[in-house]
Amino acid sequence: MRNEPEMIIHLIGRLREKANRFITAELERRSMGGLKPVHGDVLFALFKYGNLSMKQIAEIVDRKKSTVTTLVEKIIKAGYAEKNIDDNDNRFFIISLTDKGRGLKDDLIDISDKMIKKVYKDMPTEERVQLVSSLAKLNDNW
Amino acid sequence: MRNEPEMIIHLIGRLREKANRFITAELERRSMGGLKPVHGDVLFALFKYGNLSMKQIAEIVDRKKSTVTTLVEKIIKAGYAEKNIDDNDNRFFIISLTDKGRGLKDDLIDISDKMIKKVYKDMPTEERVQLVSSLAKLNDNW
DNA sequence: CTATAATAGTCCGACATCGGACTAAGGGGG
DNA sequence: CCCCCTTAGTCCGATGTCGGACTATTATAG
Repeated sequence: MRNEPEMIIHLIGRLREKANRFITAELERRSMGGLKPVHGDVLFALFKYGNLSMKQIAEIVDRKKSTVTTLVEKIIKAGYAEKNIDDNDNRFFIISLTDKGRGLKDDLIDISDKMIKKVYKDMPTEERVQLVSSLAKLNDNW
Repeated sequence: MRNEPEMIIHLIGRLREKANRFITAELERRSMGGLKPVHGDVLFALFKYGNLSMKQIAEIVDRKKSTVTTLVEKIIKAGYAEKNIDDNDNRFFIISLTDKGRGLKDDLIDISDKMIKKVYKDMPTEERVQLVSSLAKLNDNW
């Protein structure tokens, strides 16, 4: 019963939940309390791509525009980012990291590394690769 | 980049999101609007195990007690279940399906089947089994 | 048997999330 | 150059979710 293919949605839900709780706890531990995994995703996106518009952030973290409004508001209030109007096109906002925001990078990378260790534990590399490859296929097929 | 083991959390998050949207849409289509996947989980649990206490439901669907209070309230308001005090131990409530609730069973099974077809598409059976087995392992290791 | 601990559940405040309505700005055709 | 469509973003109400405080009931220890 446990390993039947029908269980996949259930398993994915549980894993995602555990990952979420783990990351939330780590953020708490590093006095970034108040921030949730999704805020980490936004910061990660800013590390990776530099300045971004609200819409771009929404696409990258896969949330609705209205959600991103709240999210970015919180990140700004915490002093990790700032928001400026694009001079060329006044419909856009440009979100960018502050120095304080850039200072989080090492912590976030560390959390991510710990997370990976935690989730895979002693699973051999080939199995990891196979697993991710299968998951990627499911995502593409949709 | 896409298939590196580090992507697993990201992939799982996306899959879960897509599954959620699919199920929500199916519930809507069958005029069970207002109900969300998690309500389906509760109903499934009741089909499978019969009567359950609030706490048992919380464990099965992996939500906090306070969340289950709201969830069950909604299901009862929709007429799918009812709530009675356990005569032996007055701390417990016994949640049970109504006739209307039992009538949902075929629909929910149908949605589940469709979901499985949708998520796996043409993935060969061996790969499905391997995938689920690996996911189950990750869940256990946690 | 009474005081304390454990257990089931609710209530409350906070917040992430969504959909949809709305505003503001830009682009294109006549 | 003006009207209309598109696009970026916000606002609002609803709701799922959580943690923690609280109540009520039952179990247990002395």
